[in-house]
Amino acid sequence: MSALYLCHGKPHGEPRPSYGDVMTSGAPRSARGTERRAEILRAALEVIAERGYRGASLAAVAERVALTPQGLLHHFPTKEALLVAVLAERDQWDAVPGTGWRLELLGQLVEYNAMRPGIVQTFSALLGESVTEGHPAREFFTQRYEAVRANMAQVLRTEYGERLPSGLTPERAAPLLVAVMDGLQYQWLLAPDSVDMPAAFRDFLTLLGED
Amino acid sequence: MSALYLCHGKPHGEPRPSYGDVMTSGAPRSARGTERRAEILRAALEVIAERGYRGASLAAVAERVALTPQGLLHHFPTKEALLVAVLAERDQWDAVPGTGWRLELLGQLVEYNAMRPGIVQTFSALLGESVTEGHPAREFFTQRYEAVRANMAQVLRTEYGERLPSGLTPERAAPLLVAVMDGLQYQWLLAPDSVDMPAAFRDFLTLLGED
DNA sequence: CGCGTCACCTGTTGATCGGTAGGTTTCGTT
DNA sequence: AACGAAACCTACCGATCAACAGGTGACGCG
Repeated sequence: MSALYLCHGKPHGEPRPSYGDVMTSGAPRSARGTERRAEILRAALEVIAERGYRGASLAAVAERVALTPQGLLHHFPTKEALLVAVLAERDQWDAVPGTGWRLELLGQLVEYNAMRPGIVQTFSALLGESVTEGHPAREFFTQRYEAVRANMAQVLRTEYGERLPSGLTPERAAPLLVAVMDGLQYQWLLAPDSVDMPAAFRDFLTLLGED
Repeated sequence: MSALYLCHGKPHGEPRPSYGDVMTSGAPRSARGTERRAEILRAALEVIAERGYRGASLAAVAERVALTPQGLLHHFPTKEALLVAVLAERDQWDAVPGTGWRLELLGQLVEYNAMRPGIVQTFSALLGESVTEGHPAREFFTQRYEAVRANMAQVLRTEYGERLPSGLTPERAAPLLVAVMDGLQYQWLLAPDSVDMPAAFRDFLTLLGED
């Protein structure tokens, strides 16, 4: 999924079988190593936002943490492993809005995202790339969207019950909800001054709220 | 804009000041040359769909039309010129649904797109890339979205008049309409069997039609 | 028939890519 | 103090990248 579903570092309920289970390296890390790893991941997030995954070179990421590309490869054996680690980290942070979520929180989430263009840009760029052949993030996004749609349907159900405007079921409205969040991001990233992303999203929510 | 707004070769009303005005080359083309150019553009479209713009090498495009990379550069002086030409070609085809459009046509357009995953994938991949720094397609998409939002607002106005559900104005609903089209494309590309793009889009239209 | 232009080639260049091999330094532990 | 592992380096590799230079053959047009 895109940055939208990334939450404010909110703890997630239960341990999930996640993309992060693919360990990046057998190398045990210690003390400062773990710290360095985190720095690298943050740098990678930035570079991917600026150039995409394919356009992000190991050298560019390494430079940002004052390392040689080879020093970087000590922490992450391959470029793909680095991407996987970036995705896995977010996998822990976010919550793929769980069963307990309410729509109001989604609105706040969009507002939060509007203050963090970097993260939004990273995941929007990755989402776009992921539809190409053999992209390492494709499986990640596919699985994630499946989960997000299901959870969104659940959120809609607990919020509005079984019946929505136009006789829509929560399951049929969920893809629309997700699509609006993602689509608005692209418009907002391209023209932040022309598109009020949070306001537009709330417009959509009220549209769903009518009965 | 994304593939959604590409129409069935429908002629557009008036000549527009378009992205295509950036001529790709001063080289005059003749007879077979023009034909070859078209083949190259088609091949480029395919390769971009598969690998994105950054991932698409001149060699890959050239190979698909039985050419050397240098032979390709004879027709398009740089890689960026090739991309511009691809975008410009679509700029002619599509219609950025003009004032005369009706919502019903939009539904058919989505159905049409659902039968052409290649084109949808090309423009979805490009849209994703375009949010990164210095991407050659960024200006194209920015301008296009501005125009599409304006036209969509007009379409909504002629269809539903001034007042939509929840007191939305056409101008406020337009970004949502565009967002739904784009967002649904990504979900559909990632999981064609799980997401019925045309049906979902029609769901959204009926949502707007309620009063 | 001849000449010019277009189409396309070979050859090459310099940059950059991700990644390997193997060494050296730093540091925590005992 | 000694040892081992982790952190990080230099050196290097083959592949691939977009693009330049310069040449050749074919074809259209006068």
